[in-house]
Amino acid sequence: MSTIKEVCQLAGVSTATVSRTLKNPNMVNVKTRERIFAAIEKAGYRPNVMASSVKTGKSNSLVVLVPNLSNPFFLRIIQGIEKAAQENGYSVLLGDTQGEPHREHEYAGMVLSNRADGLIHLDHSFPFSDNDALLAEKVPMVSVCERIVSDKQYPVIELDNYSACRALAKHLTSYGHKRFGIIAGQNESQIFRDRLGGIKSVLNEEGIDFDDSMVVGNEYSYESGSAGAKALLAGKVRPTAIFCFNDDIAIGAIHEIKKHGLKVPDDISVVGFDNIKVSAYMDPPLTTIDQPAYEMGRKAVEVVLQQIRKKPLTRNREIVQFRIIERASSGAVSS
Amino acid sequence: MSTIKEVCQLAGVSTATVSRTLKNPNMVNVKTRERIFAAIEKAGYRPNVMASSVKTGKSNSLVVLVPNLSNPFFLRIIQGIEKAAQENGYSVLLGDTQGEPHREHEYAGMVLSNRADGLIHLDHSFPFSDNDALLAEKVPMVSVCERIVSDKQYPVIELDNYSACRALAKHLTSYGHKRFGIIAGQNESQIFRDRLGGIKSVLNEEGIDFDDSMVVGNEYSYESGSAGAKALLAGKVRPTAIFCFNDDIAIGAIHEIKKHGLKVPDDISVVGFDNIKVSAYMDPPLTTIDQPAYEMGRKAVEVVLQQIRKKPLTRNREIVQFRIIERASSGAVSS
DNA sequence: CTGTTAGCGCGTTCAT
DNA sequence: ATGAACGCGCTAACAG
Repeated sequence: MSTIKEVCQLAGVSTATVSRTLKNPNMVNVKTRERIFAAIEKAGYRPNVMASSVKTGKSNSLVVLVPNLSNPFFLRIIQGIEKAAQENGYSVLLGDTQGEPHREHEYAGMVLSNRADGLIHLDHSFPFSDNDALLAEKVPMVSVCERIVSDKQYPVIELDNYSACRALAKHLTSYGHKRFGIIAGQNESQIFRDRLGGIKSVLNEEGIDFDDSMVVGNEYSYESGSAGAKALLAGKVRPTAIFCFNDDIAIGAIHEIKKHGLKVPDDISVVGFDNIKVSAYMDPPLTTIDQPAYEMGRKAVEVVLQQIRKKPLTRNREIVQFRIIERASSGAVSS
Repeated sequence: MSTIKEVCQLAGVSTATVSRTLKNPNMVNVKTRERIFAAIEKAGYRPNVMASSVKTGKSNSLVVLVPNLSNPFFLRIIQGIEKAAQENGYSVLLGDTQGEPHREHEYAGMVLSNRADGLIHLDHSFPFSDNDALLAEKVPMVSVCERIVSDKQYPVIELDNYSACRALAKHLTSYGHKRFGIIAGQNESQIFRDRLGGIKSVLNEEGIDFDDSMVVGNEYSYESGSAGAKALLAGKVRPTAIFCFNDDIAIGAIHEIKKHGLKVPDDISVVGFDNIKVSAYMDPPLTTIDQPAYEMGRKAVEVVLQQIRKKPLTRNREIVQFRIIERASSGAVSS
């Protein structure tokens, strides 16, 4: 509430000196510096960041767009983002898009209106509108988890979903499974295509038939997992193993399978994806793919900041390492 | 990137008129208004919010301070906050304090430096430092879930934790339980005192002894739930029912209890708190207290905005309704 | 090392 | 109904 001028008065210096004291303390005489700090203290002065932003053109904040705040996996990413941002003097603006394009549009606009300097997308599931595509040309941004397929290549931090699903599929075929079901979260995204492709490639190698009617689900949620399992159990051929495209889905699926009086993994093996924390506490604990969510968040910040600072991007696509976590929700197929 | 001046040029008007067109469209002639909108479109003009903030002194954003982003309950609150904020033209700055006072301090400073207009605390667990107490005098703020006991009374949105725990305790005593354990999340907070008080009041009425050595745990986490259960099971008298002060703790506790070869609820009943979504999908599903997290978030925004807008607060303490959710993790004591 | 000056982009009186 | 002019609080030249 007190301004830089009051500090000037108290210290008997000009605004420039006060400003310098705050930004490059070593550019100013120790003696006066002390005096200024004292004055700042006394006045209870806090620089008005808005005012400085007008000058510098930097807001020192980043928007993060997330389609679904209830997903613990995204949250872990956000923790990484928040931490890295804070370490770099940036604050993070939360944009819960709920998957609605118009909310996404609004939040993206924050960068244009100077409220934020950059944009981090989590799992962007729909293509940009023409308007936004133009926007994306000049706005520092990065996408986490989902590469956006379009003319311009946005930088992206992601997993090798194809390989991860191959690992999962090999794990299951090695247990003797031959009849599979899949509960997906979206069926339009690149993630979906990569993962499905990975699974199919293994089944192909093993000479196992797979019918696309065994792919169900269109939302990353417990409910969708539950509904998906129900649908799969109602089919003519019951799968002995189900791929769930995230852990929430797997949790819902297992819940449903148990309701049908079946046992996991004895009757049906279930595998998830993401390795959210609770998956280790489920009964049975979930076999899943670990994604280094926290690190992905940190990397995302690194990449946007690089763009903001006009440093050349070393690479446009960063692949992070997955680990397959074998727990008790998957096992040998019962004979 | 284009400024208001370019719009002026294109439309052949002054900056004042453009500014007015954006804020009070009806103050300006329909004809010129159209021309200006066209110019805005053409120039791709977006007002610089920083610049306007300098003038108005309002940033149109709120900071939310959260001690632990991994807690789904907090997330649900944040969803409510985000939505309400957005509806009111505010954006939300995320402050993950990790329970560290200095990070809290930093984020609180955002209000002083005009980066935010108000502050929402989630489950503030430590008292303000003297510096911050002074701060709190003049900053619009509200606390959710935890009332801060200090000289000044901050507005707070909270549950009647005392009554909620009475309901839980009555539920369990009605099942015949007499030996209880408690796994708490903190033991210094007002929440802790309220909840413990509620439980004890019921036990007292029922003539049941309760030893404080049966209170364990100091963190709202799976691990702490697991460790707490372990400790309780190792005691001389094994409890037949355990109160967990949130659902994460309960999940950890049940996991541990099962590892010991015991059954929930046959051997031990477990109740949680918060009713996070996954609790319905656990095996067994959790008996718990539902807190209307989303609504709490919305109310919090209402309250801060009221302060920001200098409207008198109707009341300083808002109590929201809880519901006891009886599921399968609690049952009759085995004889 | 420090002060003077000139804006940053916008909102807001005053006039007209 | 519109324009000219000033200033919000601060930073960044440029002098000295």
